[in-house]
Amino acid sequence: MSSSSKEAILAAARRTAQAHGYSGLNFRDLAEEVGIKAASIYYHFPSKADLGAAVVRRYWEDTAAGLESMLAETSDPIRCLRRYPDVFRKSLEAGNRMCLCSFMAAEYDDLPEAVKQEVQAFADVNVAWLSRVLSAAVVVGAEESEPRARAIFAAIAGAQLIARSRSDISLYDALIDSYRAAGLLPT
Amino acid sequence: MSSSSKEAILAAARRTAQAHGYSGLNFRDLAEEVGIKAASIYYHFPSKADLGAAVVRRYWEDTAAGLESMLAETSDPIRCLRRYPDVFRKSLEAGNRMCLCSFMAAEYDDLPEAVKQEVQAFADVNVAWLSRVLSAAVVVGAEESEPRARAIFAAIAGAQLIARSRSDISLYDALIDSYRAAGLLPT
DNA sequence: ACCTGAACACCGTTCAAGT
DNA sequence: ACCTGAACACCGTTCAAGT
Repeated sequence: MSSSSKEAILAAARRTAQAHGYSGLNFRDLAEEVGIKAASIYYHFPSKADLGAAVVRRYWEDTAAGLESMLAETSDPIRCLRRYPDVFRKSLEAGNRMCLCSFMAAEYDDLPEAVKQEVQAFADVNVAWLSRVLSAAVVVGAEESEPRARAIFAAIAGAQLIARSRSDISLYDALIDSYRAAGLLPT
Repeated sequence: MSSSSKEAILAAARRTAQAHGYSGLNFRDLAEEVGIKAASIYYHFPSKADLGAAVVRRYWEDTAAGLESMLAETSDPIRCLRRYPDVFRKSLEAGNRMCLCSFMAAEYDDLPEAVKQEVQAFADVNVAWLSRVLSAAVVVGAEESEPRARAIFAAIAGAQLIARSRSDISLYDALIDSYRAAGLLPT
């Protein structure tokens, strides 16, 4: 089995970054949560940039796996599109947290290069999945599925951001409903 | 005329916060940009929270004034709705910056109460203006204009966030086009 | 009225050194 | 292999002192 300290650090860092961003990640608090000293984290991750990149990589890997299993459960693409907003809703449910990569999109100027690349990978995973499902559902024409996928991804990220700023999950639900009513998402 | 240092501090703080957020604001760098010492800022603003609240208040006041003058220039509400995304585009044009309040929406957990309130006021200003213009344009039914206003605001904030994370204004334009194609915004 | 030097307490980060 | 003490650089804030 893998190092439990390393896994514990990754999990704690992810939770913290979803609430306070990359800049809000600090080794003292992180270490205390895990039960070691701040300097010990550097044994597992050579720098904050490495930790950040590892956290985001794990994050999009988990997201990709979750999306794949959703598709495996329900082969109906329209059903998958209806359930997609739940992925972002879960972060709000977990202590009004955000998508890690939305927070880091805001922090982009201050992100190490390795972290930036993982943040882009997260977006790519989501857009590729949405694009595939949109094609299968024949919601839009073939060459419109990727632009539409990007629009859905961006709009949902925005809905989560705004709902977070009011600590109001019902606002998130209302925004998703409005997207459906407007025709951005299938009803 | 008003204190030029105070105004210079407000302007510099706004630019910095649009690129690095509230947590990225620091009095030493800010002072250097203005040409005074960090301690001098405290003469004008009793604390960082006060500075932050003043910056955001000024920001939404300027935004509100800009939106009003747009409406005064063009009484055509559809034309106003077409031009609204330009407001957010301008931040990206200015060094890939973000809407101050989108960044602070992400930072919400770490914001002083006074700053939180100003961030909400910014959203309120935008939603109220959009709602008014949507009503005038008869784009949606009367009781749908506020939910739709919120949806447009959230979706555009999301488009800006995603475009920033790629430093790609053309992606922002493409997202707005997709929103129009999907029916979220009038074409 | 407006600004500054110097200091304080604190925190993120690093690294040589421990076992 | 895994962890830590101690140090460094930095930051928000204060305050007595300057003009």
